[in-house]
Amino acid sequence: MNEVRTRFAPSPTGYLHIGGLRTALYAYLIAKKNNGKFLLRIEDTDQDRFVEGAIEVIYKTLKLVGLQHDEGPDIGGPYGPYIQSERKPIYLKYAKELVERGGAYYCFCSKERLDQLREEAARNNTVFKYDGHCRNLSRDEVERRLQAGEPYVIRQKVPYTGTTSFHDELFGTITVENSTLEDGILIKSDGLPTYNFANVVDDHLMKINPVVRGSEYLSSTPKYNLIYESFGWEIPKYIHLAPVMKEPGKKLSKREGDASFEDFYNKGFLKEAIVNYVALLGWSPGDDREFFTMDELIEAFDIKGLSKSPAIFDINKMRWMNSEYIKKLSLEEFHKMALPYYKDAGLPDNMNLLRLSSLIQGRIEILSDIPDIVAFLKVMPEYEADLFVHKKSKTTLENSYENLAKAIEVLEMLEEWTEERIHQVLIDLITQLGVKNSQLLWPVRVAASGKLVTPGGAAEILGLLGKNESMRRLHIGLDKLKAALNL
RNA sequence: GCUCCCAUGGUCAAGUGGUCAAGACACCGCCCUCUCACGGCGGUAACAGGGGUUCGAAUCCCCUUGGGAGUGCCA
Repeated sequence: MNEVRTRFAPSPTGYLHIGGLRTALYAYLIAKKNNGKFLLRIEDTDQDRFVEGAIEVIYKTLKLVGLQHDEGPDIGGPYGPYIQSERKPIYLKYAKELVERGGAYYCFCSKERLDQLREEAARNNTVFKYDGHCRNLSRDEVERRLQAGEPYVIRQKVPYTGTTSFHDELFGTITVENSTLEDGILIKSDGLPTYNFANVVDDHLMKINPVVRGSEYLSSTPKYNLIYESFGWEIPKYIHLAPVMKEPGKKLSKREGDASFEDFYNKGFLKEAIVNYVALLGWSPGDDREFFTMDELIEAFDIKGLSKSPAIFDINKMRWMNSEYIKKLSLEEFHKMALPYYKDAGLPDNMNLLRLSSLIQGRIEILSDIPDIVAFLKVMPEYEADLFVHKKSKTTLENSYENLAKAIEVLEMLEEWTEERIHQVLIDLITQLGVKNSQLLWPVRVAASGKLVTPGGAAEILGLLGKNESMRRLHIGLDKLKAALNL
């Protein structure tokens, strides 16, 4: 049995899309599940699409999420180079061999001629298909035009009749009529191969098996098999993956800046949560488990659990999963991650931020939720007096005014300004007054925060704010109530 | 248009001829509670439609419909 070797073969066109990450993950899992190798190959045969720095983003991302490759451009390996543009001579050599073997031919058709054909096709409401103009040029003519330095491409010679089949581990056997296939270009006029040729040559030379890739390659796979056959190469196993879709209603677009791993990561999604969520998008372990470490994924992964239909990316569920990961963090770990956000929010340094972290850890889904939820600690929001009125807590403007005034009295006298003492003093007051907890605590919390919803209750907020700021805010609240009551 | 693929709740999905058709997210209700969240409990919600095969179909076959992909000197 041969070694299992899978590859992730992105083109350096920018950020790593979430669908690409999933493809890489599955390829990695398949390799590791079988004690095989996972390699990285850069498919940059389209020089027009090259984006500066894109390869580095790929390295960085794969490393960050723990999909460490065993062979690749940055670490080398026995089958390099691993960047296609550096393999240029290899492809040409094999293309020429393919011509000799009758699986390909030189084509001298100009761009203009092709465009004209395309136009005609459009006018006739049909689809352009290369007409085979150069398919049967004589050897001499080809030689003569090559000598003359005419620009050329090399095209695949697909049989006009018959059928071609291939077997996919997931989709089963798929058969197509050769007449629906086209004589695609293998070597471009710039001498570089197209993907259609490079992937076959590289996968063979790099001993890739199985070939794991998106299902968009399903319909061109017969053409690849024809190439393998012409060379007499062993055909690899195929595992085609159903795509990840954007939710129709909501846009998950590049424009919105939230379709790539990096964007999610920067928004405060934990890398483990992203990987975990993405793993479950199109794959199921067959049982109810839904939280996995990378090692657990390797253990649990089986291509039998792969789905054949497209999966819609649900940011909502990923947020939920992220919140679960946040809750699992130790307070210290979470605090460390939250700190930069506190800084951005401009919270005072002397505030007990560790305590704040413990209050918000269970209340946020992603890290970037933090600024909004803590903003009131820096600047007291504007609010209306009717915020004090809450039916469930049985508070009115009147009793809020009375109770808040009493709370201010006892707090004013409190020297040791700790959360515990504040709480104690307020509870004692409640007992003494014989009111419901909420009737006192509600107005205090509202006055302290100016908000309907806060992380933590009255005592926690007062504790965070410190005595000076607390008393200032409570008095503002009292004044608001006074004004509202026309006192 | 042509070719290929796919089809269980709004979403992710289990299910492989006999189940009251799992579970999760979201949503709703109740409990907890000084608010919200967390947590606990409960609920609404699905086999796209039509034909077959079979004693019996979500599971097998065909058609329709819907969705996806390919049809580039992109990958």
